[in-house]
Amino acid sequence: MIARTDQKQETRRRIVESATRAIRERGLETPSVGEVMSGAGLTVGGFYAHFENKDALMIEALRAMITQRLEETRQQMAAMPAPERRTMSARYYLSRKHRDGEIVHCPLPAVLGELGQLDPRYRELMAEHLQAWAEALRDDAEPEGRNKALAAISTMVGALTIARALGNSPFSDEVLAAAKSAIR
Amino acid sequence: MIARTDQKQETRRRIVESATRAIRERGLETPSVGEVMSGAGLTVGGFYAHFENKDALMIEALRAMITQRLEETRQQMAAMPAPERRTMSARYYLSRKHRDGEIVHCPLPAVLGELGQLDPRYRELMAEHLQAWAEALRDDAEPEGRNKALAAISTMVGALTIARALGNSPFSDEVLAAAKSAIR
DNA sequence: TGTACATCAGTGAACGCGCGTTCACTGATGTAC
DNA sequence: TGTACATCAGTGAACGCGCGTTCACTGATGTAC
Repeated sequence: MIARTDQKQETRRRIVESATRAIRERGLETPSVGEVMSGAGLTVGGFYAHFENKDALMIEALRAMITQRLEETRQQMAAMPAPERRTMSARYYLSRKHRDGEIVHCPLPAVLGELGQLDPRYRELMAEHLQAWAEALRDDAEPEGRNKALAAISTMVGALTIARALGNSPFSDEVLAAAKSAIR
Repeated sequence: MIARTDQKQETRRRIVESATRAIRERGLETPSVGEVMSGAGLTVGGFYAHFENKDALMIEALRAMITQRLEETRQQMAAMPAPERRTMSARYYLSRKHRDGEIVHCPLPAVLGELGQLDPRYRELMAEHLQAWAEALRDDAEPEGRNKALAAISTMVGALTIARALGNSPFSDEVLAAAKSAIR
């Protein structure tokens, strides 16, 4: 009798996972409920047995991505000397693989531009995430450590957003490289 | 007999202007044709006497914004010592007024995230624009001048995108200030 | 153990709505004589 | 100069379509006796 509930939760998990994939590539608004359900191997009608509405799914999926990403970042940061945090993060974040989605990539470039017009809950979630990210990146021993972390995040997000918009091209590579060398 | 043509061109100009306002706030996809026409004081039906379709308007409007912005930037850059170009640009670009749209603001934060899924012409236009912007910002005398210009653009665009997503708040102000102090 | 019934995750058709686009029409302006 | 006609910028209703959401139904699984 637990089996049926387990099955349902596993299905729900697959829907969220499908949503995260869609969000990374196409943002929060563009992916349709039907598209996300297809991506989980289901039909659209069953969606409302799992979520109240589209926003509820998208917020949960965005939160899940952000939480996981932060967890990974924290582990990486803990395993490295504080002064190297920003440069090592940039090497990963501004790689061509990250731009091209060959490794699981950050949803911020696809999502940030839409946030102004959406439910305020997205905005609050994003504020929390950015605060936590800055704290993870920060070198406590360094004066201006927090400001340098926030600036590095701005540069990384800006360069990746531009590079993804330009697609895989020499100029796009150049932007990534220029931003990488500016983060110290 | 020129009068009628003049009138029509003036109307067309108003449609493009309405589109630029919509694009800055809401990107390329979200604003509807009807919304843009309303913004120009017209009804939706007349649209297709001026443009082949929505994409044609949006590309023209984006190109117009970009061209004008570049013209202004070039004039400002010409009137200032080359080594100060990046810092002076950042002071303007990362101001709270620019974030809040109290002065005509850059469309890139609203637009970049969508570009990957749209007509390749948008992408080409954006590549041209970023190249030209980098050249305008560049200090030719400085080694790595182009790389520094591209990095400054990445930081400015990233910080403004984040700050606009966060809305008018202390944390948003902090991101702008941190990015500003990182551009040298 | 076997059978009749209850549950419920997921299906698929339908809904109302807003979109981009089309088109027959209007009415103000310009032209011909 | 005045009148009849032509032009054409803009209107508003209609279209087909995809969207988010609803809901009656199905059929596999679990329970009762």
